[in-house]
Amino acid sequence: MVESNLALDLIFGALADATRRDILKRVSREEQTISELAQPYATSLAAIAKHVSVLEKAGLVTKRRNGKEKLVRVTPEAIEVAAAHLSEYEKVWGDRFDTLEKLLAEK
Amino acid sequence: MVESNLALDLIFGALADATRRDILKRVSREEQTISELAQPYATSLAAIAKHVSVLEKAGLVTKRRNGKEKLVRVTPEAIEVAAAHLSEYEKVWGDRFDTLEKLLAEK
DNA sequence: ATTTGATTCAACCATATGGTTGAATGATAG
DNA sequence: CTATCATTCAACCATATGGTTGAATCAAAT
Repeated sequence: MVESNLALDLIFGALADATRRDILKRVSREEQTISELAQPYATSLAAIAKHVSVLEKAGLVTKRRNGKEKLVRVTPEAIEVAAAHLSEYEKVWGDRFDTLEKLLAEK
Repeated sequence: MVESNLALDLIFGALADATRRDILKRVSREEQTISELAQPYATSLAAIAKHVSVLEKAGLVTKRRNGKEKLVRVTPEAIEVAAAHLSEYEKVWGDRFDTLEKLLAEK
């Protein structure tokens, strides 16, 4: 019996798309409107709004109204849930953080 | 311009399914054959073999032949790539590990 | 060499996903 | 109140995904 854990389905599903990861990276730096977010991409505004909606349903971002626009910002908690989950698949705990540090140092 | 990063598409895409996460958890404990992996689920062997194949293409597991069967095992490196990537979305570094520890303690 | 067991492949089906366009809604500015 | 800007909704299309079954492959055992 597999416990579905819809939350993780949605979180990882949302992260499985490059455009959405890009949006997430951008809103993790600062709040952005939907229109601002849509700017750099060669797709319709509606398509980007859908991507934001997917991120929102996964709990990775939240939206708040500001006048006629809506500001999108990251929700670090949801990302931490995903990060914590990944640790379940790793046998050696010490190694994990070593490698993580190494990978981050490379950037 | 969004750099596609196929590797992450595949990794997060693979993790977006509860059955695959379950398989990954099981092989992270010890190597398992495809048939062993298929046992607990109410689906066909072929369906599970496909899931394993998705995990394999994402680099999350590897297969090695052992006589007439194939043993599946986890590839911690790929999981670390995903974990490292998640950190990019988090502004507050200190918080991250605090919350991670807290979440793990709860299990 | 044949049979048996384990895995893979191929064809197919239903639903999900990511994209489009055009119309509808919300909120501010004239 | 109406025009305008920002976002959302609805209908639609093409392709991807997860599942099925039956045939094909690969490796051991008889």
